[in-house]
Amino acid sequence: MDHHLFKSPGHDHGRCVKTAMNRAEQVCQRSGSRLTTLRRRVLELLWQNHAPLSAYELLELLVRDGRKAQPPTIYRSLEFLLECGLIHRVESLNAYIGCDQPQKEHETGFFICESCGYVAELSDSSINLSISKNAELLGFRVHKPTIEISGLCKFCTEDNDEH
Amino acid sequence: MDHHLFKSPGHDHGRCVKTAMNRAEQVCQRSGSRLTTLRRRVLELLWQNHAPLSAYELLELLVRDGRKAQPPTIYRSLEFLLECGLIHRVESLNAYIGCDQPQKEHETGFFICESCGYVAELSDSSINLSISKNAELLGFRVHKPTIEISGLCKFCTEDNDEH
DNA sequence: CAGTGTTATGTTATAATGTAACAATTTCCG
DNA sequence: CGGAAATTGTTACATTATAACATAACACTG
Ligand SMILES: [Zn+2]
Ligand SMILES: [Zn+2]
Ligand SMILES: [Zn+2]
Ligand SMILES: [Zn+2]
Repeated sequence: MDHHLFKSPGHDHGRCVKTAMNRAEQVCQRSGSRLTTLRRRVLELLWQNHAPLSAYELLELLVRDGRKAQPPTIYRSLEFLLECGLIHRVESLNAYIGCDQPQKEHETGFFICESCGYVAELSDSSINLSISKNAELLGFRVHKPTIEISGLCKFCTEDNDEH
Repeated sequence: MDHHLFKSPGHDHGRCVKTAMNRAEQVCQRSGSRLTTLRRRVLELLWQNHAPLSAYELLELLVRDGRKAQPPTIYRSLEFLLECGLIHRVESLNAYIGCDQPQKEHETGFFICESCGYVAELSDSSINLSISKNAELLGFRVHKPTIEISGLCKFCTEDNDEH
């Protein structure tokens, strides 16, 4: 169960992390928010993992860097990154993951593989349209939709079927 | 902000709780699972509230009953009720709520009012269809969809608009 | 460049949510 | 009744998150 898509031959992960960090710099520059060393590092750790990490896993990684970090340190960084739209929180995992497209406002959903941990972010899909329609029928004003579909990704499904 | 729908004139809440408990008895009888005094009480507390309650809020209510309850007590009851389909867990609130239609298997979604706490359960809607379609495109096998839309319910929206 | 207000981070303590492990009790069934 | 299985009690602990206050870094003015 170690075939994270981002480790697959088709995925240049070094480049993937770099472009994510570049995007982040741009996003912060435009909005005038400060991507400090700490915040940049937290985001980088998330992208290096390219899968959800919990606050305390991130904390552990910061400590390995040699930094004297306590829970508030990491939670504050995560709060900042969330506000900038650079990361998302995965409610059903109490974990955090880098966002694909922080440039544009978007409602997002996740397909989460229970076997390998891979997460596919899906935005502006027909799902959001369905939600809007259902909300309208109820007279409900949507603020933040949380859509997290857990199951098995393509590769893990194939593995299971073979055995 | 105290106009929970279940407190509104149109809603006979006493009856609502009773029918929910009756349904629960039936569901358990058919499946051969045991709705003990404790489990029945937990479910009843959830229905009396008719809105999400956290595990520790329920625990507090059990203690007020005079029961010597510790965390495992409540978590085990919740686990049982979840397995029976009598309640749902609301991931984005770390809370639990009684299920409308425990008779039939269903994938569910919630519209959660941030102002008054009311939760509308929505099942078998077009949302689930959209999810299936998107999943199919990804080759993803859905196990458990989590759909939790937070925002403002009809009544709270109207309140806001008036002021 | 010093002075000053603002923002960010460090530090300590504690709250809120959830489980593991084992003991005592109750229920079920022959 | 008597033993097996399920349920609940009890203690201890793990994980996730925040409050409150101290210090440090930064940004801007004059
Ligand atoms: Zn990558
Ligand atoms: Zn997978
Ligand atoms: Zn009711
Ligand atoms: Zn409302």
